[in-house]
Amino acid sequence: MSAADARFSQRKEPVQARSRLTVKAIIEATAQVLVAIGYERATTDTIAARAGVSIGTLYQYFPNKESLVTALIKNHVDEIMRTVEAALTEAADAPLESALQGLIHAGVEAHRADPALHKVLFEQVPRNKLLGKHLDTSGKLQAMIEAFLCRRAPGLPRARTRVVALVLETTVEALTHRAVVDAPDWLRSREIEKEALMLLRPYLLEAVT
Amino acid sequence: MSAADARFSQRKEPVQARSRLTVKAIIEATAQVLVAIGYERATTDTIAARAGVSIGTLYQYFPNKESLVTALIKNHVDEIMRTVEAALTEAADAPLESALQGLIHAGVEAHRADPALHKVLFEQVPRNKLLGKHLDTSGKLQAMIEAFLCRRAPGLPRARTRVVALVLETTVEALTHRAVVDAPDWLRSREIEKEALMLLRPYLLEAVT
Amino acid sequence: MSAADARFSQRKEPVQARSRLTVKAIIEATAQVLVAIGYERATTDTIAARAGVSIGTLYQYFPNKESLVTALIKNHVDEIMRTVEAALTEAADAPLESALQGLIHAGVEAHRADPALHKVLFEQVPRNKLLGKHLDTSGKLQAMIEAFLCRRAPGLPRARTRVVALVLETTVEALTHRAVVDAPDWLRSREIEKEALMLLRPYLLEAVT
Amino acid sequence: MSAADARFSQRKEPVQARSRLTVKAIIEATAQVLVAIGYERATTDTIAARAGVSIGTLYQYFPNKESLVTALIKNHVDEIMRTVEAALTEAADAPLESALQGLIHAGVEAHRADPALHKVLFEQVPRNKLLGKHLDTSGKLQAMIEAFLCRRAPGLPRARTRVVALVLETTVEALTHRAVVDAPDWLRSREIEKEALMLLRPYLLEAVT
DNA sequence: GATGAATGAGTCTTCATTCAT
DNA sequence: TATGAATGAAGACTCATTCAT
Repeated sequence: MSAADARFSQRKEPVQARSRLTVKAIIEATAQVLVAIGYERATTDTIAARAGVSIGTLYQYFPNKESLVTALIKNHVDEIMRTVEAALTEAADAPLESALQGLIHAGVEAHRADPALHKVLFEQVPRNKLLGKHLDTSGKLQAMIEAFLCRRAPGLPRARTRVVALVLETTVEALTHRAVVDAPDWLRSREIEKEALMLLRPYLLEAVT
Repeated sequence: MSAADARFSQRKEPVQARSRLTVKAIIEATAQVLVAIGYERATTDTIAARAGVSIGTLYQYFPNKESLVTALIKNHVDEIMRTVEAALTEAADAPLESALQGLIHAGVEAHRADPALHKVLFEQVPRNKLLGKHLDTSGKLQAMIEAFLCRRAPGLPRARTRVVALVLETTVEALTHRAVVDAPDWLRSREIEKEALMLLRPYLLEAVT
Repeated sequence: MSAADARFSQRKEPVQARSRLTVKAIIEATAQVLVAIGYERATTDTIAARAGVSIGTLYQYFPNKESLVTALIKNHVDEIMRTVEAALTEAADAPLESALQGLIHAGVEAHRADPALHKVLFEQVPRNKLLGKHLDTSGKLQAMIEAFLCRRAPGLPRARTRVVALVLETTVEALTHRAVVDAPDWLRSREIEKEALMLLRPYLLEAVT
Repeated sequence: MSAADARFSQRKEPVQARSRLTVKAIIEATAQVLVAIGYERATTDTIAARAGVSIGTLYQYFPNKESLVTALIKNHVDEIMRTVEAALTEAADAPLESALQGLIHAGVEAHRADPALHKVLFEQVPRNKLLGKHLDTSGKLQAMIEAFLCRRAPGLPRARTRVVALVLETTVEALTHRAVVDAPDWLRSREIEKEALMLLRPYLLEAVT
């Protein structure tokens, strides 16, 4: 871990069980406070209080406010990644169409976990500095999809593959995000998956031809 | 304008030519400062200094920091609206396919105006309170597209029309936005328009059948 | 007029009729604004607006905010003085008891003119600096009463005279002021005058014996 | 304590001994600064500096400037109340005349404690909003005297009792206050008590008959 | 390790006053 | 003279962070 990164990661690795619980409580409290009152109004004091620890204890494990959010984002993003990765792995040898279906399903699932947190994280956390970097699911997801396509459509020029991956990732993410924010019912009912498939299947099939 | 709204609009209508210039300079400075150092680090002092006026002058026309950003957003959003609206009007009687082409083109054009500002506005301005409302281009654009589809595909059930409009709006916006942020060249070259058409044409044609 | 005093008096004597009207309007507006929103929240802008003149014009006649209040106080205090003085003059040769009655009546009358203004002037205007001096009705009234007593009870030692004058002035002022603030009905009905007479007559008669 | 009142009371109960000292120091500093430079010119920065703490510490215990003065006033008013209450309790069964003497003495004593603070508190603190309410000794004292009279002169109609109590309270308060401001020697020598008795004894005796 | 008291740089905002037109 | 745009010193208050106990 580089010195620069140290500013945004945890201050010390908690080795004892109690410490690990404390850290977990603080991250959980961060999530709750963010969801409850938004990023701007969230203060380290509020978070410490919510976690049931003193402000001093909070700073024993996290060097600054940003690191709290970073940790939260990491958890959230990692989970999304795992979900999508699992879907792509499973679809490794399936027909392209059902692979797409799996990808869409994974995207939707990823958002159904904690929509409120997702919303606040992606809408209110400022994308400057490192926070933005950590939030960049898109880039990583795109890369995963690109790799998948490389294997499944080896004939496609690399530049095309990249564009198709970008389109897939962007579209799935946008539709699910929009559903989270503006049409939660649509998300819950999974109608959204049908619609996304209707949109992306023809595109994908034509693209890989 | 209601009393509540007064908190977010201008404080005093500039009547003399001099003051109208001042207001313009302040809004312009707000844009520059936001782009240069981001929403969070932008202070009213910085903005005033950048505009070449005293802090007192700034507050003579804008009741608080938020109102500055609101004014900026209004300008930006209005321009996007005008662009899209013009495209839809022009395509009123054109074949559906070229209407779609027009819509995509308008969406791309809207983002080409001031990509840096667009980025900071949509990524860093917190979506809580009124600021979010003003930023809500999506809702308005979706409504415009929905109205257009109603006329062009009267047979479609209303619920379907709404969904299709949502998908069109979300997709065009997402692709362009993504291009602004991650692939400016793609945006400049207009390759993006071809790709979007490739994605949306089959979907739209099937949907309206 | 000394240089120091110049800071708190009017900037220039208005010689033309129009100017005199303007000055009057400004003082009147000061009174209205003070009564309406209190001393602390009253701003020179508000006062100018209320007077229907620009802030620049206001400063053409009054060098600063304090001078506005000073002028207002002067008017108010002068009127009180005139009222009391008239009462004492009229009672110059009357029996002591009816002189007291006249004094009390004058005191009450003085407060009945504009109770709201009186209240705000005496409760909210800070008594530091010169403003306090101008508000000092007590001292002047006490002196007037003392002079009156000197003539009517020449045998009384001067020190006693002074104390009696102080008690008279203080008591009448306090009762009327209290009535203005806490018991306006009592003031309007003039019951207060009877009560004050009941309190002060025995005292005065015994004192001058 | 209601949420609304929270704005004017302390923010956080000091639990450690250290912080209790801090709070005391801040209140004491408030008194000193008010006496030294007056209410209007007193700033929270000045007060914090005077107390030897940082501005942040001040705001940890007091939510705003007003609450500082409120705390001060509460202390001061409570002490006055206690003094007068003790006097009335002690005089519960004494002859009316010595009860009056006790009341006057208590009134004078109450002002001898910290005349300078009393002066600034009652002359410079604006009587609007809650500050006024807290300053309202008169109402409470009047009620105490009224209750006392009810017991000692049960035959008196209630309306008369109220008026007599008002007159007693107003007069004692006015004379002592006047002494504090304009004639400190008179206050110190206690001559004032004799004079007040001379004024109020005949009135009280006649009133309760 | 935990606590919470203390810190103070940094922001927003007001308003009396000046000055160009 | 009148106007109102412009000024900027000053003040209230916040909150991330440190440190003594």
